[in-house]
Amino acid sequence: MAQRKSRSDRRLDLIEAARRAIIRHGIDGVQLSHVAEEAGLTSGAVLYHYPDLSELLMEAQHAGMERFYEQRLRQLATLTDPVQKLVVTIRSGLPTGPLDPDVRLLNELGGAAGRNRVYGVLLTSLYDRQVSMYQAILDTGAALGVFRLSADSVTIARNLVALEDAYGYRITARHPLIGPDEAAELILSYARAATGNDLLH
Amino acid sequence: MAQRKSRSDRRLDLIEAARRAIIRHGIDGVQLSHVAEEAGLTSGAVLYHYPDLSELLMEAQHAGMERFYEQRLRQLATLTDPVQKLVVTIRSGLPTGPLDPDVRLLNELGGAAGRNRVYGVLLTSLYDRQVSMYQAILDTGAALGVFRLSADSVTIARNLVALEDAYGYRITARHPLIGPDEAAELILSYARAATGNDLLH
DNA sequence: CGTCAATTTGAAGAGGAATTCAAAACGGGA
DNA sequence: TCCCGTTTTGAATTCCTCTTCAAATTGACG
Repeated sequence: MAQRKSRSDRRLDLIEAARRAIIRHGIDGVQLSHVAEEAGLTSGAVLYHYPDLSELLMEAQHAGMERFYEQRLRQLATLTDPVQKLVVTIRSGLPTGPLDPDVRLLNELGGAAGRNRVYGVLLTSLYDRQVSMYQAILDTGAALGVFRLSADSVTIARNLVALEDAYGYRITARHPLIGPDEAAELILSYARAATGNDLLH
Repeated sequence: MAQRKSRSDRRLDLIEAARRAIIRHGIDGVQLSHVAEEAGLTSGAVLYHYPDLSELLMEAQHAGMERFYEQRLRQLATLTDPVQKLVVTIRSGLPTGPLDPDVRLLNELGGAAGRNRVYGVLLTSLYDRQVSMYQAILDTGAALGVFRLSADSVTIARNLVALEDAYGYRITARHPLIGPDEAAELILSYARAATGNDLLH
């Protein structure tokens, strides 16, 4: 029998297992047995903790999003120079490669968000928070005279997040010419034009 | 009994039915009965024409992509002024609203492209063709002296398509502040900076 | 060490979806 | 009009997943 665990520990395990299962089978393709297998349990045990699979999937998506966002914030917190902040943040929004689990998970939401209101709200809130994050960087950079913004900071921030999102999709789809480095360079090209800063790093 | 049709007619019907079913249930959630219902047939009839559902789904995705792309090219062909071309093309890459079926269908591929090589290739090829389309507009505009490009035309073109893609997701996810008009304006903001042209329309 | 509640298993059964196929329905062409 | 090959149906079967639940296992705690 699988190792026995406390309620809360097991729930965390299951959320992780669900994340992996979603990545493997798609948000609409996951089934109970997939999650159970990833967790090393039987379907019955999964059901014991989450009588409703869709609820577990939501929690998994939610947890994945939060983790992704908080990781970005954490990296940001280590820096003070707006130029460095901008460059590092652009990087941290891109997958490390086609298999990057965090981005793969988020990408699963794209289609579902059009069908499922809850997923739509989740994804929208992540987008908005990322926009705010960039906006803060841009505004402080402008205040310090390092950036000379070519438009509203909201506009630029929205576009930066949009570019990250889109290149995340391209990279996970294995575009033969666009990997993490190339995507970063493409986004930086925009960031340079938008901030009037060379963004040397 | 449902109206009898020739092999090729029925196959076209089924491709349309599959498109609708995918939009409704997700690429990993569609089942035979959904397609049959959309087509007004029984599951057996669907199976008679497509013994393998996944093949039908592929054809449906492929057809949807081609239709989307050709529609854009057709709109482009009616224009000569690079400025107009650019503005109209940006518009034609965005959904008309959260329910736009063409974009909804494409969005379904985002997640699946990470798991399924065929879908990855399909999506990548669409992206590349759209990039070429923009590149042609940018290059002719530059040759005519209308545009003063701030970077490689490839770079700008890639970013423009990326922005379209991303805002397509935002709109279908029902972002409360970003609809077709706002998205167009955001992309235009970049396009203006990248072309040095006001792009008045 | 023994008890007890919580956790996990595994088997049984209920529900659905895919698949198969014989029979029916249809329409184009003779 | 009738025939014949094609298309469609619908029922039977198989396969698979979810759900339920009694029994087994476990670890915490006295």
